[in-house]
Amino acid sequence: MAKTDVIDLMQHHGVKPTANRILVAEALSDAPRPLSMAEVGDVLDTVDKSVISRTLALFKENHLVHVIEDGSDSVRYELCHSHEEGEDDDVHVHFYCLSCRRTFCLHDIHIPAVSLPEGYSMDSVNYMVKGICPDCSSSR
Amino acid sequence: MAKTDVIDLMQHHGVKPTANRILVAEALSDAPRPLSMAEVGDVLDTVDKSVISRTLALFKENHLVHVIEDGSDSVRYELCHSHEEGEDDDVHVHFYCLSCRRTFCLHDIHIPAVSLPEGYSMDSVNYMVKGICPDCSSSR
DNA sequence: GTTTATGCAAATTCTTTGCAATACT
DNA sequence: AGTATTGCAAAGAATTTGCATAAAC
Repeated sequence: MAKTDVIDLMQHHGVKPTANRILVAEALSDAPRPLSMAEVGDVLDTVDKSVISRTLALFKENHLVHVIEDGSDSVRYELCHSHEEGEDDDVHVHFYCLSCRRTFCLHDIHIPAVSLPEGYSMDSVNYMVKGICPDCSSSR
Repeated sequence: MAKTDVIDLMQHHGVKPTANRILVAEALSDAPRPLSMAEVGDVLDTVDKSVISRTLALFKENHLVHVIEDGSDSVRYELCHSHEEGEDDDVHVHFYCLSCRRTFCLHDIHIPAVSLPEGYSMDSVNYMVKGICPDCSSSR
C-alpha cells in the first residue's frame, strides 16, 4: 500500500498520521502475514517498542487493525483495509501453522456467520484454524 | 463431572491420572466457564503453578482440553468431553465479553465448517466472538 | 531401583507505564 | 503556550524451566 493510502486510511479512522504511525502502518501493510509487536519492531528498528505498543493500541481502538490471537504467545496485527469508520469488515479466516508457527490470512475464505443467543451483541469475530501449512506438509 | 469420569477420560487419552491432575481436571470440569491457568491456581491453592502449567500442557498435547484464546492476555482451558483419542469434537463457539472480560461457551452453537485451500490440513478450530454479554448489556 | 511427578525458586518472554524531553498546532 | 507524541528505563503480568526431593510402578 502506498504511503498516501496509509495516511488516507488513518484519517478516515480518526488517527493523526505521525511519522512513526505511518511507519508502523506501512510495515503491517507490506508484510505478507499478520505481524506481532516484536516483529514490527524488528522491521522498524528506529522506532521504540513503547511507541509501537501505543501505536498498535491506538490502531486497535480506532479499528485500523484486526487483532489476531493465534495462541503463539504473541498477538498479531493486520491492517484493516476497509475505509469504514465503525465495524470491521473483510473478516476472513486465519490459519496458524503448528510447525513453522506462521499465521496466514486466508483472504478468500469468509468467516461463516452464526446467530448469537438473545442478549449477546457482537463486536468482532475471529475464526482461527490450526494445522499444518502447505510449505510444512510438503517438506516432510 | 464425577471423579471416576475424569479418571476415565484421562485414561482414554493416555494420561496417567495422578492426584494433582485429577484436581486440575475437576476444577476445569466444575467451572461454569473456561479457566485460565491463574484461575485454576486460585481454585486449587494446594497445587503449585508449575504443576498446573505442566499439567495443562500435557492435557493439551493429549487433546484433553480445548485451548481458547480470547485475547485477555491469558489463555483459557476447557475440558474436552469427548472420549475420542484423536481429534477434538464438540467444538462450539466462544464468546468473550469486552465489558466483564468473561469467556462463555455457547455450547449450542456449533462452529460452521470451512473448506481450506489445497495443502492446508486442519488440527483444531477456534471461533471467538467478542462483544457484550447479556449480563452487561442489561446492567446499563 | 528406575522412571515419572512434584515443589520451590529463579528465569524468560512479551508488553505496558512513568516521566522527562521534544515536536506539533 | 498548550496539547499530543516520543524515547528511555523500569515495572508488570503470565508462564515456563532447572534442579533437587518425593512418589509410583
